[in-house]
Amino acid sequence: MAATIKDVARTCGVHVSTVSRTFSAPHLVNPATRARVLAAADDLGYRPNRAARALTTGRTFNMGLIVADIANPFFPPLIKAAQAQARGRDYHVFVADTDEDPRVEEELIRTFTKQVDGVLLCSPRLSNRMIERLAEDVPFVVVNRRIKGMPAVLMNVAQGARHALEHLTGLGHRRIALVSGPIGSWTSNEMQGVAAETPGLDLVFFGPNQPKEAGGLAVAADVAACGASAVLAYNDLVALGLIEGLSAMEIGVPDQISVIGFDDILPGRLNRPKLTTVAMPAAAAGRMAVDLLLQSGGEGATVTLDTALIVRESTGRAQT
Amino acid sequence: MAATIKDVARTCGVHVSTVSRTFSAPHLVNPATRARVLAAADDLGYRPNRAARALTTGRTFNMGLIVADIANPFFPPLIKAAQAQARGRDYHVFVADTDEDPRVEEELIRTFTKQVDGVLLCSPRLSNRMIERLAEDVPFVVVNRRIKGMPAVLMNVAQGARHALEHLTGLGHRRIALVSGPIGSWTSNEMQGVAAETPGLDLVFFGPNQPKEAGGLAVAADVAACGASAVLAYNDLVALGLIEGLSAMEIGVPDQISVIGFDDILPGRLNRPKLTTVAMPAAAAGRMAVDLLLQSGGEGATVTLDTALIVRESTGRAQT
DNA sequence: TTTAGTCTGGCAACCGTTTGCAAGGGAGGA
DNA sequence: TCCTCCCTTGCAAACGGTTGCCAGACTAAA
Repeated sequence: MAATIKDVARTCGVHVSTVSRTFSAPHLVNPATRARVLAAADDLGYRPNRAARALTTGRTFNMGLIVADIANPFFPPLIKAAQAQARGRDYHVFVADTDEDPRVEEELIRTFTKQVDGVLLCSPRLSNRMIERLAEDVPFVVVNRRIKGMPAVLMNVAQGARHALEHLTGLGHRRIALVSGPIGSWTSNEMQGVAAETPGLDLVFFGPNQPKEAGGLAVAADVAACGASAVLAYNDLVALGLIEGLSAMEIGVPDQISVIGFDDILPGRLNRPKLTTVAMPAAAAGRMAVDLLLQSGGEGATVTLDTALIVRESTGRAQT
Repeated sequence: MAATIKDVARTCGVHVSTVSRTFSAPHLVNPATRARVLAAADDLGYRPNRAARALTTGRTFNMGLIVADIANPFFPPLIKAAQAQARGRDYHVFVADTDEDPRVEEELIRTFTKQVDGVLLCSPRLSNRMIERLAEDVPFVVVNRRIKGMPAVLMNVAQGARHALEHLTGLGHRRIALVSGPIGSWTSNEMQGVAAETPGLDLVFFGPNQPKEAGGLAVAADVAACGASAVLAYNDLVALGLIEGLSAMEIGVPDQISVIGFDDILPGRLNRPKLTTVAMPAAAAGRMAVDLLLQSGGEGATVTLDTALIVRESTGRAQT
């Protein structure tokens, strides 16, 4: 059994409160005593039990981070950045994956409650209502979703979408397919909003779709059939799946159809053709989210991060 | 403030122990009383505080899962499988990333101690000695490492390496470069061991290397210069980096050099040329690790999972 | 009616820490 | 020499639960 505070106290003939203070308020204990306690603690391999400590202090120095799909390469940079940032603040980040299932997401949040000081919700699949309810039990910071009065870090998807569309129209495309993501995704809505209000476009919508390759693969045939000469895909994974499906049908990208994704993930760079995409500031978002959570006496601060269009090889001039 | 067990007790005029039993030993409380308690609890939105519960019971129903690099596509399937398996056992998995830093790894384990019932250590970077010491405080299951008396799930890297080498020799390769991973990596050792005892090979070793693209990119020049006609790389990421570096030097894969990786990650399949690789049973490993942890009254059970060579496009006949 | 056994629920100790309060001792000022 | 004040430490309650033990109320058997 691991040594407890009592063992240390007994070993050096001192009260537990003194041991406690040695760790959490060293200035309140005599240097000589402190040294003895430290020695004994080290000797016994004592480590304060963080769970027990949390019980009285109400702080765990942990935070939870929930993503829909860890396998999506978009998330790891965000996660790593969040972890690094938290580490610098003496916090630890525990990650969990919901497998795109809102029920699992709720379950996980409930589990996190009281074991962490707050939760970073990345691209949640839960309804706003539900999130608001759960927020009564544990502080949230939401990434890629706007919820009234809740701290959020947003990525400027609208801006990115606008640039992407300009790029496409500049290449002569008019009939453009929009391949969206899961139902209720904020990102999807932003994209569609921008596209809808851009004049002179002939839009075709496809969705909802799974936000991974399978989703892109599944709509490839429909996209090919709809006569669009360019596609704006929900994310890079979908774009990649789409390209794969297209090339299986002997449809060349970008020769016959141009494709743009969102995120700028590694496989997109490795792919042939290299994917044109709207880069999302994932790492910065991870860092910001941590900071927002830590400051979040400050209620519903909202931070919006810029995106950038990266033109590579999957877009080209429209066939005439 | 969230409702506590006391609030529920007070609300329905019953002792806290009765409320407690309503949840943790329902058969000990009268159905009528139970119903009242449940109603009150539901009404107040009461959820037992898992941390507090753990304090007395010693069980958290959480487990930790530590990986060196979440951004390595090898891990997500393992993580997801572990989470799914755990969920089926009423457990939750918290993931953390060490950023390949042994000190962070130790720190994370210490943080997990007492907040989880056990930790899954995937491809740890810590020394065996250290792991054994830490194991006094929290149960471990180690993935891809063999430590005396500690439950482990291993992947049959030796078998995979053997098949890979046979494939290569069958194509006429004799001078083969071994690009290993980080220092002390069990997988690297296995690979090297097998290669060393295979007769008729002319081996060149490169290592240690970072276990990601950067690592492969960095040795590309040396590999090219060493005159090997084929390469066995630590993992797919390294292999991909290597191929990238090689093609930057106008060296064709597989025309001039054949490359084999390990893991079978998605980007390898998307790459041109598609990567020949030794597929690792990541998902099965995740499931097994969870099961081992849960059973681990059973001490140091070791499970070994099979691997399989998948021949794609990055290997070819040796130039004559 | 007495006796033994079964249900049910209260009591209180405990898990490992923190923290407000108070007491004892020593130092410095008057 | 006496009074303050500060420093150090102990005491005990609290955090939110769980659980062994005990007692009262019934039930059923004798």
